[in-house]
Amino acid sequence: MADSVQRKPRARRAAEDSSPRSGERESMRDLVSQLKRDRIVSAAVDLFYRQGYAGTTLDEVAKALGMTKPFIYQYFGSKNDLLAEICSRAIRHANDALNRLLSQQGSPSDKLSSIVCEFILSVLNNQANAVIYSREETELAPKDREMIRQLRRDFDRRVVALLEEGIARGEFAIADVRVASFAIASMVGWAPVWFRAGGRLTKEEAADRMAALALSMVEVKRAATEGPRA
Amino acid sequence: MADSVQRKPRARRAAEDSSPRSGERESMRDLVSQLKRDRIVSAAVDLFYRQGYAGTTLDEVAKALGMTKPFIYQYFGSKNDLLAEICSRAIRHANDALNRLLSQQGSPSDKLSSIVCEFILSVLNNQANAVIYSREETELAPKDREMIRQLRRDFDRRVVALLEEGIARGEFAIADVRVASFAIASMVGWAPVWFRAGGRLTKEEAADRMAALALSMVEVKRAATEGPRA
DNA sequence: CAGTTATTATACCGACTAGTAGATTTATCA
DNA sequence: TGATAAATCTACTAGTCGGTATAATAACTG
Repeated sequence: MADSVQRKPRARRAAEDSSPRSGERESMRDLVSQLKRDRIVSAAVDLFYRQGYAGTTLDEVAKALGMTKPFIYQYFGSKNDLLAEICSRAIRHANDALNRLLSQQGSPSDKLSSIVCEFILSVLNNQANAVIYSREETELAPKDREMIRQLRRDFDRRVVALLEEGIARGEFAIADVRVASFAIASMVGWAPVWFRAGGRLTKEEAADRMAALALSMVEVKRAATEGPRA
Repeated sequence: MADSVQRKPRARRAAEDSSPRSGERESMRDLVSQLKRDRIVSAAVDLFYRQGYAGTTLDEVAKALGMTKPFIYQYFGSKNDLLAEICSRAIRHANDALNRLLSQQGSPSDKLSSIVCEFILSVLNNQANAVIYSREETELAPKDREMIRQLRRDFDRRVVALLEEGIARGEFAIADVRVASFAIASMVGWAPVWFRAGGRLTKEEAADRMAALALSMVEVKRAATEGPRA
């Protein structure tokens, strides 16, 4: 139950330093620190993904790096801090994707398509992070847990708004908008369960096809002599 | 690492006993044993669901029952046995649902609709079991893990077969059948994530609407002046 | 009630692991 | 090179938890 004192290397405030050479040194040190943090996180992601958070000891993480446990404690205050860092990276990835596609223009159909596509890609590109996040939610501090809920609500709200816009414009026909948004979220969230790298489809192909399916679920039905062919 | 000796109460083979009264006793004892096993499982499901498998101690499970740890060991050989029992119940539930709907007749559309509906209901009715299963997969013995994979493959194969039949009959129009089957599996598997008991929808309503969405995703598009209204 | 058996509790063991203190090595720089 | 500071390791502690040996108690039988 030790206080979770953030235990980063002393190096801070590189810019404030008077000597230019010393400034370079400081920033170099920061870079090295960051690199080491990244390597620790990356090893932890790999192991947590395969063995679960509780099922992985910090000694294992250290061993995977060819280091020992105190090395990790130099950069993270506790095992839980490490998990929080992993999860917050997962959030950051999702947020990046969201922001990228927010700046897009186009019809509701186009937008929905790219939302689904981008999010599936983001989830697949960070599969381990995403899986760890959802699996280890109970291990997280309440504060961190609230963050992910917020993100999910955000996603749902945006999708709902988009669907309603599509209905207003006559592009979509949906009986229950909220359920439809959950269906779409399902396709995104479940992707890591079935997608296998090196399989029949690339991530991009998988994301595209899923997006097309999402679209066909909500689009107004039009007369068609033949079904769509990808 | 003790051998996982199955440690059930001695009571066995009630039917073979010569005395009728004694036979009743034996069966009564079996019933009591079963009841206690059920209560242990139920308490464990509740705690594993909320705190995770590794995050829950057997002392907590026992306490929730107003009992002590050796009580649990009377009925289960190890903590892992208890988890395996929970997971195999989840499988059994899903299998029941699958069998029930296998005996149904009707068009591919009807069948798909009831498959999705039944499975979502099954998953929602055993939410905790289902969530524990998917979350704690890594904790399971390889044998048990293989079982769930098999079940998922079964589900996918059946859905694929059904979709292909629907295409052959001209009811469905699908660009990529396997991706469509994954999309449908997503809707089933993700349901516990968003569904809240006591919310706007009952389980049955939620399942119905999701099934309708699944259908509209794969059905041949027909001319329509107005979108569907539930 | 006495004897027997099933059931549950007390109290412990051994293994494991998060986290730490202090020794030791490695890098920095006058 | 020698002094100093940073980074890393060795070796440990304290606490937790799965699992068990054994004692106590309740239930049943005659």
